Amino acid sequence: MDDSPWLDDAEQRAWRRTAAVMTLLPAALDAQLQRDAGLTQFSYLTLAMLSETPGRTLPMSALAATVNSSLSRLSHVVARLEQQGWVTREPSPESGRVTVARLTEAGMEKVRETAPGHAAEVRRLIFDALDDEGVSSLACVTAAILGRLDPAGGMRANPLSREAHPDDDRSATG
Amino acid sequence: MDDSPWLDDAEQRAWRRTAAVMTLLPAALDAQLQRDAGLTQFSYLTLAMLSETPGRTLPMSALAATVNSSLSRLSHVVARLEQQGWVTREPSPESGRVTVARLTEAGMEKVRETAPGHAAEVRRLIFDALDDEGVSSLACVTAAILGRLDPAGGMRANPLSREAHPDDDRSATG
DNA sequence: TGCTTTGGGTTGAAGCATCAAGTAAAGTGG
DNA sequence: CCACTTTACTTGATGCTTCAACCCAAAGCA
Repeated sequence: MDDSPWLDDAEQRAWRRTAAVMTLLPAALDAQLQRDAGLTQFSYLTLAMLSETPGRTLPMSALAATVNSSLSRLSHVVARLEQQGWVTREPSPESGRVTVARLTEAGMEKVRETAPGHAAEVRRLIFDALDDEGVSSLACVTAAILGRLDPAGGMRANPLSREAHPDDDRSATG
Repeated sequence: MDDSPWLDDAEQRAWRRTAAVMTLLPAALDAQLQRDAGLTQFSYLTLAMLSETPGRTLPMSALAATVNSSLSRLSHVVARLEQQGWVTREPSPESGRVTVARLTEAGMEKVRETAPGHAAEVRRLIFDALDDEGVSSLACVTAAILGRLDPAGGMRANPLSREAHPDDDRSATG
């Protein structure tokens, strides 16, 4: 734990930049979504993940896992989304203790109209700044870091292996 | 703006991972600081930046710039830090409308005792996952992205060029 | 000198996240 | 089949962040 606590110069440089990006990038993306759609990045992601799921339906805990949040956070957010009429909650017929969240048609429409602008902003802020090599560096580095975060999550078919399922519907992700 | 809104597969993969890291990494770092020091990442950063400044003193707006925050946010946070006795605020002698924040001795002590654990966590979550090439990729990619965020901030001697000033005191950064 | 504008900073209310506690259904051991 | 635990989820309080409004000092300028 304190075997080698300090960072060398290269690491320090990398860390400071990373910290700055972690502050500014989410703020910028949130600002765009707030301005254009009145949504948080998190609530948008929640809608988007539902929109990509066959049946547009997921149990709360599955949804929580795909958006990397606690159940508590998700519960609060879905309550708000439900009030807006974008999501409904119903007890699962299969098990008395699971609640499934379902994206309504209005919610789907919201995603459809929000996605292009958000995708454009992601492109503008990230990918316009990177060449192909940059993109693959980013993928590598983030994969490596993800491996150390939430190692449990890393185990259960890491949250990214959605690449593996038929995911051609680009309507939502960005 | 909607010239090429969609992301291709490689970009999408990179983006999903980046989004996951942006969610999980700050949460993990906050958790460590909260547990071990009762601090937010942001309040720690505020203290740390003051601790690295000669005189341990900065005008509020300068401090806001170095920690990438709004003045409002900083004001609230410094109010809390002041209540804890780690910072004081005083009107600047030089200009009637400037307030300078000063790190107290107790605040300095807090930074000293908090820094090693935080640095270790940063190392564990990020740098232990990367080889030298990974570290330099990370530095490149984040620099490129930073260039597109807050371009104004990028102009005014980008927030990272602290490398340029005598910054050998590793006590605070992590 | 008086009037407006800009810059630096604070404040209060409202929204969102987090944490601790709670409910209720489904297993599990005796 | 009855207590105990675990799983799935909700709720309420608390705290942090944001946003808009505000105050005061310093320039501009007429």
